Amino acid sequence: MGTTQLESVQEPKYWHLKTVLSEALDSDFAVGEILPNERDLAARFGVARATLRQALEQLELEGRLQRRRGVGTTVAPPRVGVAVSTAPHEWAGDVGGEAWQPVDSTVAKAPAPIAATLGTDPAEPVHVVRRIRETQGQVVAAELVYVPGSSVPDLSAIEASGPVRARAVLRELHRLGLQGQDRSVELGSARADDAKELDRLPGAPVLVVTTRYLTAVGTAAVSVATYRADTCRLTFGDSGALEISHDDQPERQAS
Amino acid sequence: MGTTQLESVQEPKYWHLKTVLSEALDSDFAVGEILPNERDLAARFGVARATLRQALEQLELEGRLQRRRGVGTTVAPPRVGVAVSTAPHEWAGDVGGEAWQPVDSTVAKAPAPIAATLGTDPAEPVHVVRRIRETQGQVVAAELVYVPGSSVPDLSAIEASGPVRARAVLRELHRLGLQGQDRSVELGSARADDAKELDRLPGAPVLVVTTRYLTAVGTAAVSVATYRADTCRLTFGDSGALEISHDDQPERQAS
DNA sequence: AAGTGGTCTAGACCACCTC
DNA sequence: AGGTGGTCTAGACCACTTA
Repeated sequence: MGTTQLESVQEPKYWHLKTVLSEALDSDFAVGEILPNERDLAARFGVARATLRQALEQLELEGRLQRRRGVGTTVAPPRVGVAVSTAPHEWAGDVGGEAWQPVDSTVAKAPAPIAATLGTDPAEPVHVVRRIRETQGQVVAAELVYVPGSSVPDLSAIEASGPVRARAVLRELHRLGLQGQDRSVELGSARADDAKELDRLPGAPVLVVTTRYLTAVGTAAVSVATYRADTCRLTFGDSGALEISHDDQPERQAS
Repeated sequence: MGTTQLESVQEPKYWHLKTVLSEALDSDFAVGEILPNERDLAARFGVARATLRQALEQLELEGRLQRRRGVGTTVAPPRVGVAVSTAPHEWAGDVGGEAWQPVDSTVAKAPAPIAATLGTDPAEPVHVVRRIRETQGQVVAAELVYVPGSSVPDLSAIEASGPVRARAVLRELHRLGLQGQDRSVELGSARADDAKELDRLPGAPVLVVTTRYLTAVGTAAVSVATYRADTCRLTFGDSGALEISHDDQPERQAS
């Protein structure tokens, strides 16, 4: 009974560190400012570098910090809201600076689960269009669009390659008259190719947006877009973007 | 020169490990099966435990594994698709097993960014309803709904507490006749209270869904829902859920 | 009590960037 | 060349679960 809980349950060091750093970021640092290096910071807080790094990783995951090898750790700007349109996609790209830029197009076998969604034979090649999305000069997403040949029959004649071919595929797809979309969002880690495009290391956390494009007949195409989870906030819905910044909501207060 | 690139650019050990483990999971393990413990696995692959853990963390992040302290590491089932309705919310909860369950309701000051979105004075208390969402017997999300007193004026008389009070607040809100919603999705880490509700450790990766509920007049309420990122795939859109499983799409093939 | 994953340490070396 | 973050090691101890 007389037992006095000094610190209820002691939280892990890295967790406490994260909190301290987070508050320091709010009060003592400006966006873009560089932090002391990891060895100095660890020494200053009296912890091993690995522990300090655990705290930094969390903060980076939450979009508060940006770390670049060989350069340093800087305070990240608030996440950019990226609209994931509910309305039919802008296939042509380039609308108000929120552009999708076709990179190239190949013909290859779709991964099994995607072939299943398309309803095509997994062994049958489909068009694979690669494009990237830029917002405010930053690449925020890389996407692969899988289009079965049956959706774009008029494409056999086309001999172009690269962005030109990519545009052609998307244009044909657009002409089908898409009727709706199914979409899902989940957490993933960047594959090597996407990571390169996004200027991140492989395995970096990404938001994977899978979209199914529907016509009256069925699924016309499937796209898999990977957004940088550290810098992006995906926005949906009727009107403009939300303006709520990162996790500065406090712990819930007791009643 | 005679220099032969043995392995082009050597990928990190943990990355390679992850790939190997991932393939082993596909071929040699069934969902729910328990893996050897970390010390054994590390020894088997000839790496330090920390390195092995780095690979396991990635796989857990991708929803392939589930780890529980004191218990072990098991093969996770495919992520469950959780519908994030585009249609007006089911405030009453309990619809086809996809229920939101009110937990309790308090009156407290909203965090600054939320007060800003609500357009209320940050110093003025608002109703805070806490509820959780279950899917297939699993808690998949914890949510706080912030409702300004001005949105639910008839609530002053209510004396109830706990779930009863929570239900009352939501019922009043529902009666307003909501006109639409703005929604955003971003990556976050679970606060201590949410982590407890979600049966995860603090800091676990979560998908934060922020919703703004609109009436003709303006913003009637704001909710912040945190979904388990390891087990959930958020689905949006016109019809049913997508059926694409986790990251088994291979590296992009060269043209 | 035994076994599991979670935290932490104090080093070492590497890959990358900038000067 | 020197500084940064990224990877890796070989330990130790702790918190939690189960039997």
